[in-house]
Amino acid sequence: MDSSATNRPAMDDGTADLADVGRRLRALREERGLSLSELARRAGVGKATLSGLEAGTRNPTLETLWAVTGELGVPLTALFTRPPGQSTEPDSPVFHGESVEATLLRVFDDETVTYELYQVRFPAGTAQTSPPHPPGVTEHLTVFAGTLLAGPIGSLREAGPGDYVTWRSDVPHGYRVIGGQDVHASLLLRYPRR
Amino acid sequence: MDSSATNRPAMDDGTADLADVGRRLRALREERGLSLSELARRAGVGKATLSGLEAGTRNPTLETLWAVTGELGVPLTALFTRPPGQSTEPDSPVFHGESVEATLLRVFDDETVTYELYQVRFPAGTAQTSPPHPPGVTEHLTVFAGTLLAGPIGSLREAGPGDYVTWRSDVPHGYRVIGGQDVHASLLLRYPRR
DNA sequence: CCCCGTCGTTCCATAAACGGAACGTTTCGT
DNA sequence: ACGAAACGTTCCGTTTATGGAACGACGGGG
Repeated sequence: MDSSATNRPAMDDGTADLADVGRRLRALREERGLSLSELARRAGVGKATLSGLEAGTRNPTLETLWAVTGELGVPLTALFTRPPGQSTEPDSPVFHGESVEATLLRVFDDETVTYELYQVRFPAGTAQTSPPHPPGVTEHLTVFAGTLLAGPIGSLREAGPGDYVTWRSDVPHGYRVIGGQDVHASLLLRYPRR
Repeated sequence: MDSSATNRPAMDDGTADLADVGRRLRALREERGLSLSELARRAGVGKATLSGLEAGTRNPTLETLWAVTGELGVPLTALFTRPPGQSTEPDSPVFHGESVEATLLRVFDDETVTYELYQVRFPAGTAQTSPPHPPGVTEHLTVFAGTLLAGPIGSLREAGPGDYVTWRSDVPHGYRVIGGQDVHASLLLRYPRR
């Protein structure tokens, strides 16, 4: 499905498959001591729906998810956010250790422009290049910890804690971590609209 | 603006309705310069599906949402974040100054330094001064929308959309909004520790 | 022991979300 | 000016998510 040429940072929103969502939902229900039947009745959904949802054999509708999470009193995000403690699989450190993690903090829509604010983490040793974005897009990186080179390929700039780097991202650009420390940074993407 | 120890991303995922999700999805698509047809093709969903989804006339399936947001490169959460200017979660750390509204997005604790990332909103016409902070504290302001003067009193600098201003805040400093537009910005506070 | 209420799963007809095709419109390049 | 391509919307047959009902399993009380 995603086999196209799109290259994007690995979004750590805990995106999982239907089975994971089902497990999380069941855990949330059982924490509250609710039976499946009772939660289904309160949320106004069928028992079959909830049963299949928790088993991971159904592909729920957004309204169904809203109904259930609303009754559980949790935001929809709770179904996709990993509970603390099992954030990463212990037996697959390679994938987590070598990919950039980006979490979308905010999206700001304006009449003429949109901003996306990410918190990103580059593990030590990371080097990644990104293809050009549409014209006019700019990136604004504020470093919190660690040091890296970032910017357009060929004119990378060094940025350490507290530093701020910006560049037009309609050309190939990338990042390379310097030193043995992970880099934490805030990345602001600016998308002007015609 | 106090530094409470709560490390909690104030991610609005309010209870939006289908029309809101559709609007947000359309905005995310258009800021990338993608046509509806192309996004549908890349994401592997029907054009009718995407059209109805953006119009708010459909009740999408979780797999459909994953396909589309995955292709857009945003977490599912991006569809549920409120547009700026709306109220935030009731228990999120929101601080109201005279007229400034600041929301703590993130706290980063390091061995030697602490960062606090805020999203702030200065209503049009706002002018406010802040007393000095402890020595070594710096402020880093990234403007999202609107224009303002910010920095130490006596050497205010102008900053418009996309601009970045920083200053040492161990002296009296302040902000003054220019023009009739509200200012949205990201404010990073850096607290070095001995 | 038996009854009865509740548990979670499975079966089923209905409603609706889905993808493909056709449509009218707009935007190009020739 | 014309034709071709791409745009977003609408129509339509197929697929599938849904809620109600029926099911067997379990457990407590009379």
